[in-house]
Amino acid sequence: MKLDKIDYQIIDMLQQDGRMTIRDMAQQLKLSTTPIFNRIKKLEADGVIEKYIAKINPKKVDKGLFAFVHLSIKEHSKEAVDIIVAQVISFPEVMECHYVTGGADFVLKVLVKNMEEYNQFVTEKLFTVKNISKIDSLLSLSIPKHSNKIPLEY
Amino acid sequence: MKLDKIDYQIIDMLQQDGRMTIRDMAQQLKLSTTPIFNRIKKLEADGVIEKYIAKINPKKVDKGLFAFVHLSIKEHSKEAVDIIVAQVISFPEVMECHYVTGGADFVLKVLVKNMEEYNQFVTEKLFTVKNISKIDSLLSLSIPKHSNKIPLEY
DNA sequence: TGTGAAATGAGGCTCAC
DNA sequence: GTGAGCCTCATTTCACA
Repeated sequence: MKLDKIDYQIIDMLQQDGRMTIRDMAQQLKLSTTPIFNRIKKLEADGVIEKYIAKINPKKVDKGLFAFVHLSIKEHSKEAVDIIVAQVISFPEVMECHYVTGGADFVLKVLVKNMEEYNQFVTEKLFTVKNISKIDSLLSLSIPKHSNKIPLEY
Repeated sequence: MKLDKIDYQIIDMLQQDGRMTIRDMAQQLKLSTTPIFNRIKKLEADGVIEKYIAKINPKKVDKGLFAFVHLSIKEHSKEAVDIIVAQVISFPEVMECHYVTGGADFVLKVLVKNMEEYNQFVTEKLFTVKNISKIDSLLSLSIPKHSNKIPLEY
C-alpha cells in the first residue's frame, strides 16, 4: 500500500482534527467528497488510521505528574522478560512501555496524580515485580511540547 | 469545575472512541441524548476535552523508530533554557519535550524513520543547539504498550 | 437545574454517470 | 473522479419534574 500526497494531506488534517468533515477536506483539496471518502475508508481498513480518540487534558482530570521510569532487569531470557512485561503493562498508570537499547532495558511513561501517588506506584506496584534490578525516575516538571502528531513530510 | 461519575464515563468512552455517537453513550448510560450532549459541550468548553484526533500507526507512514533522548545542559539560567527549548521543540521529529528532575534536564520523545534518520537528526539538528553538554539516547526496539488513554478511576 | 421527547439541518454514505 | 439524494445523527427547542 503506497500513500500519495493527497493521502498524507488527509492524514495530517485528521491528525489535527479527527472530526473534520469530508466536505471540508474535499473543499481544501479541491476535490469532490467521494474520493476523499474512499481514501479515508481505505486508510482505516489498512490500519493507517488506527482509531479516533478524544485528547484529554491530564491536569483537568487530576493527573498532574508524568514520569519516565527506567527499568533494568536481572534476567534477560524471553520467559523472564515476558513475565515482567505482562505485569508492567497491566498497571493503568503505565501509558507506554518501550523495550529499549541504551542505558536501560525498559522505558515507561507513567501518569499519576502527584508525587505521593508516584511513590505509591513505585513502592506498591513496581517493587512487586520480580527480576527488576534497578529503577530510575525522571519526573516531568513542565512540558514545553506534548504532541500526538506524527511528523509527516510530503 | 467538578466532574462526577457520569462525566468520567463520558470521557473514558471518548478516549476509547472519539467518534462514538451521543446516542450510543446515552444508551449505555441509560440517559437521553440531551444531558450527554450538554455535558460534552461543557467538557469541551472547560478544556477537559482538548480536541479530537486520529491516531495514526507510525509504521504505516514509514516512521519506525521511537527514541527517548536525555539532554543535559551547561547553563541553567532562564534565558539559556528558553533558547534551548525554543530550538528543540521546533524540530518536527520531537513529539514531546519534558523538563525533568532526575538524571537529566530534558527528556525528548523523538520519532523518525530509522537509525540513519536518527543519526542525522542528532548530528544535524540536536548538535547545533548551543549549551547542551550531554546527549543520551534510548532507542525503542519494541513497544509492548502504547496508549493515549489517561487512566481514570471513578 | 437537570431530564426526556420531538423537530430540524448538517454530514456520512450510496449510486448513477 | 463528479453530483444528486437518502438517511442517520448531531443539534436545537420545548415541556416537565
